[in-house]
Amino acid sequence: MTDATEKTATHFIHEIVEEDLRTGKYDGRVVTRFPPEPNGYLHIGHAKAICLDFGTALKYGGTCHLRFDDTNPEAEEEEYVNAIIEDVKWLGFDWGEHLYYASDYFEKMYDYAVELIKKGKAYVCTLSPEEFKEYRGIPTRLGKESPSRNRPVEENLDLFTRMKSGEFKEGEYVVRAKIDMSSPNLHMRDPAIYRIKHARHPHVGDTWHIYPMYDFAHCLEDSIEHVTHSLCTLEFEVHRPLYDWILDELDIYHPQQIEFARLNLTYTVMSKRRLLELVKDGHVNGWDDPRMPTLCGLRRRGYTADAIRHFCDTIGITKYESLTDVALLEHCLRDHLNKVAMRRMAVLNPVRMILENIPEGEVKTCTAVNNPEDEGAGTRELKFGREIYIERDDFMEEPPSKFFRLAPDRSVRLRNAGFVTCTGLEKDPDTGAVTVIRGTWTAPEEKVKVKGTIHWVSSEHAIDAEVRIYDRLFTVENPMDVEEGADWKDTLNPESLKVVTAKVEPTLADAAAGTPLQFERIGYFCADPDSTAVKPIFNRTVTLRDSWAKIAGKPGK
RNA sequence: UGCCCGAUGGUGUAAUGGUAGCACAAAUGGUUUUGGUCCAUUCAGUCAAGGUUCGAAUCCUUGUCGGGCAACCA
Repeated sequence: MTDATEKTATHFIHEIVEEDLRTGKYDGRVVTRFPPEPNGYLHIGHAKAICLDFGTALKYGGTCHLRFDDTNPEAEEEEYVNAIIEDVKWLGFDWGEHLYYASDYFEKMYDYAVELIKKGKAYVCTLSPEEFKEYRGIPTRLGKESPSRNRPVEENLDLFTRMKSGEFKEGEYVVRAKIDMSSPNLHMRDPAIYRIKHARHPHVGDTWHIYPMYDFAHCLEDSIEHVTHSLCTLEFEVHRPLYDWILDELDIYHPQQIEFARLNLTYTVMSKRRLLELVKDGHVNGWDDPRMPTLCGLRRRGYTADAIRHFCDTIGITKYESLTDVALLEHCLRDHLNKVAMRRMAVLNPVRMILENIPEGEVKTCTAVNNPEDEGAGTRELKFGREIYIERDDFMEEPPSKFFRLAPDRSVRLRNAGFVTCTGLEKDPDTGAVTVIRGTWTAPEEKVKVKGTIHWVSSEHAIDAEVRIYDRLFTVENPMDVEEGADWKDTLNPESLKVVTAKVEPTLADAAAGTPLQFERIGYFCADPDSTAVKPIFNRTVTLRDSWAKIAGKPGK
């Protein structure tokens, strides 16, 4: 554990934790929890919370619980539980024995509600949902008390018991905390704490006909687990008085809730509702579409857990609602990928090149370094012959001044394999497109003076691969910030996915899904889970930084 | 016309009454068998007005702007 007297905090939450450690507020314990509702997939915004929750426990020698906040059976599914477990593991965190379900506490919660009723601090209300809303008032107008508010305790108890046994229809009764209908905080105007739902619960089955509301359940979950610091996002700030009220009235163990700002990323939407809409409307191919900001989507795209954790460390924790540039995430990604990705050669937009001084049938070999950033990654042998493919963009018949690649009568280095000099070209007479580039090959020993290096694959040895070129999903920085009446989906990028058939070096035939690769001079890629040896499929994770694209004024992305 | 929270370069974030720093982005140059990486340099900031103080990003007041709160969702 970190020495409690040594200040190592980098943000206000850790300052609070360190202060609590100093004063012995929780006997030196640090217990946090990550409490997802299993009603959707985790996204990069959750990663920020996960890194904070688990990271805080790790830093201060405490524990972090993974707890499913499954208090609403209508929305929740087993499928999501499994996906969430997989994603948190993948991110690199370990909850040990501490996997919990809020639904396992339903009996205790019920007892606590009974206790509140007995204390005259809760009552069964007969108001319909519409009346409930009407009585609550609005921020600028006081609420008024429910006619049920002074129902005798015995009657409340009887009704609550019968609610539990399933005697009533949904919406017929609700249990409310008795607080203050004139509070300026709407959440304190006798909030509902239990409602009737005749729904089968994915974790506890048909045992219950009543389910606790978030505000009642969450503080109890934290209390039961002896959580010390209950970290959540800013929108729960106005709920904190209620969190405290319930624990105070029950006079039980009292964790402290601390709020921080959620993550917003440029060119991204983050809400579950909107992500669901993208999936349902077919704008993407499922929750794990590589364009999605979901953890499973990012994973399929080729993001590494390491990069995401580093990103979460870099953005910091504050109460200011910021919009983080997705370029920072991409920076963290490239930073990690550069260190670990195996270099390979792939030609995404091939054009044939004939090396006229290499006889037909002759096969040459060369040695290529797998990763210049990691000597341990070794080398590999590559074969080539008279005909190779090069990138169409690497040749220009009439090159501008700063173009360092191949052009008529010019020489360039062939990555790992000597040099070529362009001696001629053939064009399609109808379209004018270059069909064949002719040239001569020079061995690497010759040390030709050139300004550029291009990548290539051998026509005879290369294999075909499907390459999915992903780009950002939206065309504007903040898709949520649209004109009144406009649809945020109008800002979707119609070119967020382009599929091409590429020529790739044969070593790529058996690439394992997800393993980071760099297609040299192009970008980082990884094999898709759908990839097979017969039909390899690669996803573009992110481009390399491309200063030529800037010079040439191309979109580059 | 309610209550709560917030405001530091283009972006994100430090400085907790004592030299406004870091990262990303952008720009320039160097190295280079990836126009990648790496290295160097540059650009650029305390929302406003008062007050307290020898001294204010920091404390106080007022204002401005932004966000949140009116599910029997979480």
